[in-house]
Order: sequence, then C-alpha cells, then structure tokens
Amino acid sequence: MIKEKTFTKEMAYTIFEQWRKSDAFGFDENTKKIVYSIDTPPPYINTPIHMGHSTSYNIMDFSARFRRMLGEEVLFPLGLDQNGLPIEISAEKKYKVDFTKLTREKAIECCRQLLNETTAESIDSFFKCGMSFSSWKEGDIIGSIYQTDSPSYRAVTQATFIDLYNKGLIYEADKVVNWDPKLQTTVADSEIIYEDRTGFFHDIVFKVKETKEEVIIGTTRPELISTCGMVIFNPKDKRYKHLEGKKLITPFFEKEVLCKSHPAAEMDKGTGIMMMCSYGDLTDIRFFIEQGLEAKVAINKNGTMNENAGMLKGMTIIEARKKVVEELEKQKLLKKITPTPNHRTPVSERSGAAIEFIQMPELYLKQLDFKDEMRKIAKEVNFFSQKSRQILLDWIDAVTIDWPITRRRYYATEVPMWYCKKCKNPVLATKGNYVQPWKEKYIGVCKKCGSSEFYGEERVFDTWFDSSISPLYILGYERNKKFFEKHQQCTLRPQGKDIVRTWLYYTLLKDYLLTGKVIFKDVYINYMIIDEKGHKMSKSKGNKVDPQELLEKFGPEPMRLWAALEGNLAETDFKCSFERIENARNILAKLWNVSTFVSMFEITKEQEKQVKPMEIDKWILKETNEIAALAKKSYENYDFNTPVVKATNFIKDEFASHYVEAVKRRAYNNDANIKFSTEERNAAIYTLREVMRKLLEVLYPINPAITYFIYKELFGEEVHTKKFPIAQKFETNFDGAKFIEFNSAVWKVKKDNSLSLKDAVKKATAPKALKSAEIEIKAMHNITELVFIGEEIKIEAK
RNA sequence: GGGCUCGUGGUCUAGCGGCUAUGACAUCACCCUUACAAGGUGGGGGUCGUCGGUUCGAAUCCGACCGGGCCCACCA
Repeated sequence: MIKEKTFTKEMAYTIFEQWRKSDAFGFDENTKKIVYSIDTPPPYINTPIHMGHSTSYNIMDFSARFRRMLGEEVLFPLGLDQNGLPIEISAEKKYKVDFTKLTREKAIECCRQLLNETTAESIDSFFKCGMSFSSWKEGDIIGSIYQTDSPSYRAVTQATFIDLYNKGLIYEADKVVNWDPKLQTTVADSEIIYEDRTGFFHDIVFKVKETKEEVIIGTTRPELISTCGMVIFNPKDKRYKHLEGKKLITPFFEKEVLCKSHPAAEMDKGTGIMMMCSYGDLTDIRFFIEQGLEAKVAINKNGTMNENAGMLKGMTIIEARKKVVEELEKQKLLKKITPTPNHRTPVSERSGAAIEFIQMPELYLKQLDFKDEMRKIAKEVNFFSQKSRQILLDWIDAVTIDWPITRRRYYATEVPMWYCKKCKNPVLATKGNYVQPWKEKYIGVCKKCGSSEFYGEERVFDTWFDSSISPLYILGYERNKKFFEKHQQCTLRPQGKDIVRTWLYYTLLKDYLLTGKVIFKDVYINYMIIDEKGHKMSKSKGNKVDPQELLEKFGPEPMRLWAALEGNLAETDFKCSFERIENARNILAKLWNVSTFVSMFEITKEQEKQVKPMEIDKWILKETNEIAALAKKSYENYDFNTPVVKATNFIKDEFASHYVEAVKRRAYNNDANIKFSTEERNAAIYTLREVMRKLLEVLYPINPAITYFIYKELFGEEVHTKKFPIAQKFETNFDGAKFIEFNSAVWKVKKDNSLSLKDAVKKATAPKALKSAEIEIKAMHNITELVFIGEEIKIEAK
C-alpha cells in the first residue's frame, strides 16, 4: 500500500542512486545478446548543461531503457567533449586572460582548471535527469565515461591521423583559408555562419587616367583599396560603357588598374561599378584566379594591416578603415557613406568575429573526392525523421574545398608529427601513445637525409577531427580489438540538426575513410528547444530555461514526461515553458493517485490464476493491450510522443474517470445494498492491477523512477528488469465508447438538475452494449431503475 | 535566387480523402462524490492562411498566391 501523498524528486534520486551503486545498467562486453549502441553527443561542458542537452538526452535514455526491456545489451556511455575553441573561449573569459599572450603550458592549465570545475557539475546534472548510462566512472573499459581530451582518446585521434596520412588522404597546402582574426586560427567552412550585419557603402572617387573623368565606386572595404586589382561594371550598363579598357587610378594609393565589363557586377548594387580586391571575400578570390591577376595580401594573420597597405601598416582592420575614411575625406575623394543594413557577412561561429580570407599553410583531409560516396552513405543510413536526410545531402552538395583539419590553438589534440631540421621531411609518431610534439623531442634518424635533429609540429586538430571518431572510440577501435571486430557498426547516432554539417557529416566521412564502412545504422536528428515565443534560446537573448532550475522545482520525472508529451523532437522544435512541464507533473500526480487507490487491494497469486474477468474488465484490458502494442511499435521507431500521449490520456480519461469509478464498489465490496461474489471482486482487483502493470511497463522508459517505485509497491518486483509487455487479445461485448457517453449523459443531467453526483437517478435507459455491466452502472450512478433498449440513452433524474 | 518546412478556437497541438474536427493550456459555471483541488463535472469559443481545381465528398490530394521558420548560394 502506497502511503506517500506525492512522489518527490528526493524519492527519484534515491532510486537513481540505488541503480548507480548496484551498477544496474552496466555494459557486459562479453554479452551474447544483441548489442544496441548509442553514440551520445559529447556535450561541451564549458557551461552547465542546458535545456537542449537535458531534453535530447532524456529521449536517448527512453531508447536505452526501452531496448533493455527488449532484451538487448545497451552500450550507452557518457562522452564529454573537452577539446577545442569553445573550452578556450570560456577559459579566456572566465579567467580574464588572452591565450595569445600566455605560454602554451599556461593556456592549457587554464583550460584544465575550467574543466575540473565544470565536469563534475555536468555529470551530476545528467545523473539527476535519470540517465541510465552504462557507467558513471571514467575509465578505459567499454561503456565508461570518456573525455575527448584524455590521453587515451587523444591517442586514438592521433592514430586515426596517422592512418589517414599513410593512406595518402592528408596533404598540406598553402591555400586561402577562412581566418578568424580574433582567435587567430583557420576555421573550416562548416564553422562559418552568415549574419546580416550592417555594412557601409563608401562612395569613393577613382580617376580615369586617359580623360581625368571622376568615377564613383561604392565599397564596403575601403581599407583594401591598396589591393584593388581591377574595376568592373556590368556589360549591359550603359553608364560605364565608355570606360571599357580604360585605366583607372585608385585614390590615395595612385595605382593604375584596368576597367572592364564583367557580369559579376550588378547594375543596381551600390554605384553599379565595383573594385575587385584580393582577399576581401571569396568571390574576390575566385575573380582574381579567373582573371589571372596577382593577389596581394594586405591583412596579417593577427588581423592587422601589413606593408601592402602602405601607411595603414600595423593598424587593425577597423582602425585602418577609419584612417582611410579620414584621409579620403581630407582629399575630398569620399562622396558619401550609406549604410546597407542586410550585408551578409561570414562570421566565425565560435568567436563571432568577421572572417578574413588569407593564405596560410594548413593540413587538409581529402573530402572532395568522396562526395559521391558520401551521398550514397547518406542514403544508406536510416534517418529519423526521413526529412532530416536532406540536411546532410544539401551540405554534401555545398562542400567545395577539402577539410582543413589544423588549427593554431592550444587546448586540442596535437598533430603527431615532427620535421627534420635539415631537410624538413616530416616524420609521424607511432600509433598507440599520445604525443605532444611541441614539447616532446623526437628520437630517431631522418630517413631522407640521416639527420637526427627534429622540431615538433605546433598545430593542433580541429575539434571535429576528435569528435568525429566517437562511435569508433566507444566501440573499442584501436583499443579493444576483440570487441571492435565483433561490433563495427554503431546502432544509433542521436544529435541536433544544427550540427549535421559538422558532427554527422565529419563522422560519416572520417569513419568511412578509416574503415570503409557506414558507421551508423540509425540517425536520430533532434530539432531545437525554443522559448515560448518561438525564438532560439541563447545566453545573449536571456531567454534560457535552465534545467537545473526545473529539476529543483519539478524533479526529473515531469521533465522527462514533458519531453515525450511535447511533440516528436525528430519532427519539430519544442517550445519550453514552466506551464507545460507543470501539466506533465499533474499527469504524474494522477498516475500516482490511481496507483495509491489500486495499491489498497490485494490478491494472491493463486487467486489471480483463477480470475475470470467480467466483460467491462475485458474492455479495459483490451484497451490497455492496444496501447502496449502501439508503444512497442512506435518506440522502435523513436516515436515516444504518439504512444505516451495516448497512454497518459488513457490513464486520465478512460481508466481513472470511467473504469475505476465503475468497479470501485466491486473492489471495495462493502456496500450493504450491493453484494458481489469473491470471484467478481477478485476479477476487479486483478484487472485494476493488470492494467497498472502494463501501463507502468510501457511508461518505464519515460519515467523510470516513479514507475519503479509503484511497481515495487504493487508487485514487489523491479520494473527495469521486466520484458516490454506483449499485447494479449481480448474479445468483449461491452462497448467502452458507449459507456463513456452514457456516463457523461448521467453527469450532465445531474448537473442540470443541481443534483450531487451521489444523488439517486430514478430511471435510466442505456444502450444494450452495456448490459453486461448492469450492476456496476447502477451502483456507480445510484440508479434506481436501469433498462437497456437498443442504442438509446435516456436519463430521468427525478 | 535554390531547397526544405510550416500555417487548424486566445495560445500550442492531433488528424493527412468520409460520422458533429482531437487534445492540452487559458477562460466561465458548478462541485471537497471514502485515489486525487497538482482534483472532478459541465459549458463557451474554430470561415482548418487565401483563391481556384480534382472528387459523390477536401483540414486532408493538386495548382497559384499570401505569411512565418530553417538551410544553402550570392552581394562591392
């Protein structure tokens, strides 16, 4: 019998703790069962976990728990992504330091310190959410918590580099790269976002050499005038036709450039005539290559101007722009400045700085050669939902350069290479150990020139180069040969749609290049958690809902139920609000209260065996079994929304309001006027318990703690060790829908006549399909005379 | 400009060719009925974005348009 009035978060945590202590969800790597592996998204733990984390992890946990109930061995390790720019940015902010001014050791130490402070906190949040990870301990065995900055993980990252290098898939090239001047590193295309920022058109005077005519040219990058290589106008533009082939003199720098017609110039943009500079943006670069012009770099890698910018040398881009404007104004060469509000600007996703394009040697992983294979892979993987596949296909189409995998930062996996001091020939580290070439010496002899002096590579890997091997890592690649040989494909990759072009794409690409296989069977792409107004949650907007706060207020179970009830995250964004979670809490309160009621009645195993359910009992058992069948089918396809909505509505409406009300008297059997036989009473008790049993089993993956507690109280067994319920068939002549309709009619009549619900009804006519529950119905509504005629419903109150 | 997606009572949402359009929140009225006021019962509220087409029949299929959102490309 349940005595507690409500189910509290403390009760949930006690159960979670019990599971953690007993290692209830530990992974057995020697299992003979089907292995169901989940490659969890390593969340960045530079900040506490947010609503997106907690919700998407909850949904993963639904799958993990459900699959265990199907008898599968679930590999569900917690991974923590602790490499890369986001960690560095947070550390710089938190400790108010600038890594470019610190020693490398010091910078790394800052990151470690930050991670030490945040890791435990994040793990605790996951624990409180009720996650059933394979382990809560860090370690090297399959299923342990892993961190991408551990020597073990970094050694595998480096090993994959060595393999790819030896396969000839990595090369170094001095190409134009996306340069983040703030972080002073190259970034990949996938890390660039476009923002509509306000730019300013500067209308600047150029002079025609031959005729001294003034030509007004609009530009947003006046500081780059020195690198102007050509001026173009649209071939159809009559205003400038006479300038074809003429020479123009750039203001200020007094350089001669050719003026030509070219379709890239749009007539209605700016003044309709434009200057082409090297490295202003990507189109400029393409144009220079196309025209065979010599590019001139005017921006240094720290974002300042160099000698090619003449007197602007040493200034930052912003300062230089200001200075040029001043000078041009002085010389009356600046006509006007007009703002253009929606100027699409490439911005570094990590730092928010405007991207510059400069030339820089970096290591590249070949990806252009594999676009067709990637398209094939995209079609082989099962996507949940189907439409998410398109996000990946679109990105594959958009890939135009190989993947620059090196970064010039600190807290990341080092490129495991050294170079011969004499002949610059590179040597690779040996696989298996984690190496740091920037502070470790290479001992050996150069195969090319015989020299024994080397210097270490200083660059590190793009963090996606690390995280793209997470499924390989959790399956024991390069660490546990026996296990990896048996389990080469990961069952499920759950992740956000915002990182399809990075995490999913890079993982499929890299793991394919390494193993020749498609690494995932299923991919579950979750949409985003947005605020009540439909805006993305972000720190800057201040509209973040903090899961820690919600845990404090509601505890884990309402949040988990909300994640199932709110919608299907594979299809739509979720709007998050207190109200909605409150609703989920109320549903759980209902479940709790019904359970309290059912727990008042006992029945022995022997009695259970002899039970013959009555027709109304069969009706509710039939409905329950249909829900169980639907749940199994839907859960298998990662749809938790449809069955859980059905199940909770069923509990509230049909089960609690109608069935329980109807059999209450049969279960109590203490009414002086209506006597039921022991068999009839036992049938009611059996049915109440049986419905609860199946519902609890169906809801366990969603709400493990509350269902565990109730199940234990009612049946003395542990729900998490049970098999997912198999639906039984029931046939009955009792019509549930008509029953509900009849009840409503009675209630309405009583209400219209201002009668209390327990007041007597003189005479009622009910449909024939309810005859089998005659005694219950009479007792339920206190009906004096009840007749059954055809389909008719008629209530005479007085 | 290209692609994807969505438009259903005040708000969110189910339905995706066939009974009176589902449910939740909010709202109103009544009610402590021995599991439950974090509750119960009942009520009010919808031209299913607009226009056209297919069909015996359209929220549902097709087309056009209008209006959101996301992604990609391009822009001096």
